[in-house]
Amino acid sequence: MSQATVSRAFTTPEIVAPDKRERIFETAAELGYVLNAIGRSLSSQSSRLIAVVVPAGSEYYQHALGALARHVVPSGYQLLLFESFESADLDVVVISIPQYHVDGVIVASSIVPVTQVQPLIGSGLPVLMFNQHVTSGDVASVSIDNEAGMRRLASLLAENGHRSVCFVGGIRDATTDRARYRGASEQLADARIPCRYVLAGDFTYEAGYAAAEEIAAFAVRPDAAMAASDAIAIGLIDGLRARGISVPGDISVTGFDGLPQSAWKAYDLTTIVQPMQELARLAVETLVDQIENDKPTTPPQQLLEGHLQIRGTVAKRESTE
Amino acid sequence: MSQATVSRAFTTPEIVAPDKRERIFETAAELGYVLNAIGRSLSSQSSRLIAVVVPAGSEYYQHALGALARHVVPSGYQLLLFESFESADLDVVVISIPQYHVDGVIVASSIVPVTQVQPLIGSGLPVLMFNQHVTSGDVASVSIDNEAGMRRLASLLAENGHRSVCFVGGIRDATTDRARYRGASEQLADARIPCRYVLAGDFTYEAGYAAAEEIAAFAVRPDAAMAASDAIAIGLIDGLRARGISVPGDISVTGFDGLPQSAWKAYDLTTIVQPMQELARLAVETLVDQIENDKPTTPPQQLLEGHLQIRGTVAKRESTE
DNA sequence: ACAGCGTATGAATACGTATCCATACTCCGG
DNA sequence: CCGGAGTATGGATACGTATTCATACGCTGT
Repeated sequence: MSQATVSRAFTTPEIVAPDKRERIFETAAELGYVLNAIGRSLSSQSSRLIAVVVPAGSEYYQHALGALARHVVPSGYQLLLFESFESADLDVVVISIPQYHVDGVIVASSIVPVTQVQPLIGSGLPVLMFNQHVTSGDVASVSIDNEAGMRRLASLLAENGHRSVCFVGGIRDATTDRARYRGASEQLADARIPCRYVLAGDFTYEAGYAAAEEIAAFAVRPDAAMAASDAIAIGLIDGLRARGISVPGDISVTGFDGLPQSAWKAYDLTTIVQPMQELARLAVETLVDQIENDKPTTPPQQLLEGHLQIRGTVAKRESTE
Repeated sequence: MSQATVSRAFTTPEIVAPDKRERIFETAAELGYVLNAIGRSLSSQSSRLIAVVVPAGSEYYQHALGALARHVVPSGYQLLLFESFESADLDVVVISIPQYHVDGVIVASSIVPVTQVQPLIGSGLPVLMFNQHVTSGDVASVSIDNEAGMRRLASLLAENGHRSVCFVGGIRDATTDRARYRGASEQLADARIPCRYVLAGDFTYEAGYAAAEEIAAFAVRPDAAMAASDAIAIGLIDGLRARGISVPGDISVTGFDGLPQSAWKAYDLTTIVQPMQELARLAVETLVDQIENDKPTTPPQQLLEGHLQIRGTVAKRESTE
């Protein structure tokens, strides 16, 4: 029984004689033999590994990671995890990825500029940006339609008689922040509602909580705040309430992302829910297509619609005219 | 310049002549050459990969994963991610791990019985259970001292004049559930306070929310509820409040884990905070010791103390005697 | 019965690195 | 000036699998 036959028995069982195949499987079971993925990788020049880069400590990206892990396995891949805490160690990650000869990379972040992962793309490695829509040709991306989602939330506010809105951004340079602000401000402008930008400083509860102070101090208090993310929105709600400002009584609040926490009764946040399973499925499908096919058929850059989840943080304002 | 010298230049630079070493690095930089981890693994019989198995969708374990990722890198390892959604695919995971020839495995779960990962342990692979204390000799474990933590919470309730407590468990068979209930019930028994076990059915917000209904229906309402986890506690609080029961006015609530959400102002949960960074550091240290040393010096099974975080969900009850 | 074809199998090689072993070289003391 | 000790380097091999190439075998049709 040659090594070649054993290899064939495991990878392409149909081309080896049934009786021999059976014997191989039996013997393997007895000896506890399994194909060595490292040997396979070296020989086949393909590791069937996908590197996934996620920022540490973010609620949203942890969920995304879970969804990606779920969808990557049926395609026969495994995730090699790289967490980046700040921009500096993202550089380290970018340097260390090539040595693993992964088949593809998923960068989950809206803060990382594409230029920072350019070394990977330049080396011909398939790279997919998750939650960041890119328009340049050589990198794939899967993201929710931030602008459209925000327009729907803005419309909802307009329909409910709001007259003055502020947008609470996370990080000015983040592509999601830009797109969401654009959606909000443009839609509100159409309805002749002013929209002031307030910077929280991060996409976190704490940042949102702190931003409440700034808003509370406004000379003219807005009657709605559109947060750039659910985490900010939740912090904002707590911060406003801590200052005796009622949500949604005094100020309506909207979020974005559809975190599980947005459904918690204490907040009951009106938001846009990202179809996470769909996004992950699409991301994996797109990347795998790029990996396995010379002429990929999946459109490399995709935008999915979110779901407007109306809950209890948007009040109906009486027209005061 | 031989391949052997290049190999040495990267792995043990000190044994190659400085001038030659420089030339190698320069040339490598020009060509974009990096050591191939797959070739290294095959040759050295060590992949410098650690498999980490985490249940999908759990807040707590996502945090643990982040902390583990952070601590594994300085030791020169990388995480290969395996998410398990239910018990069945944990079996699949256990089967697929050996083929990657990882150097060690971290199983993060309090539900997975050690017997289910026995095949891995039996093959001589170092395995560490995270968040599950085991006492049998051949498996390492790092966990918080659930029993001690729960005793401190129970003492706090006793000191504040509570007379009747119920414990809201997640999953009966989970080792954390058992240990936490044991700590609570024993400490309360010492203070002659009855403690009734209520099963939520899972360590989730939804399960906690549902459990509130059961508690609300009690003939004699307890004046405190000790949840088996923060997620349950938060759901419980929302569930109780939704039924017009004040927390902590009518019922005090305690949690366990110290999730970021426990600090959110809407809940302000009194809980035991797990020292996650410490736990992760210790877990990695212990496992790496097992991997690299024939006679490991790190005690294989370790228990860390949690931090009692007193916040606003435990009221002071007047003595009604 | 034999040419010809298709199929199952084995031998050999390549993948990229670590490491053993042998060798050439340097430097020191006598 | 030479022997010996120590060091830097190169050659060769092993790790485990995929795959190419060659071969042997069985079968069909004439």
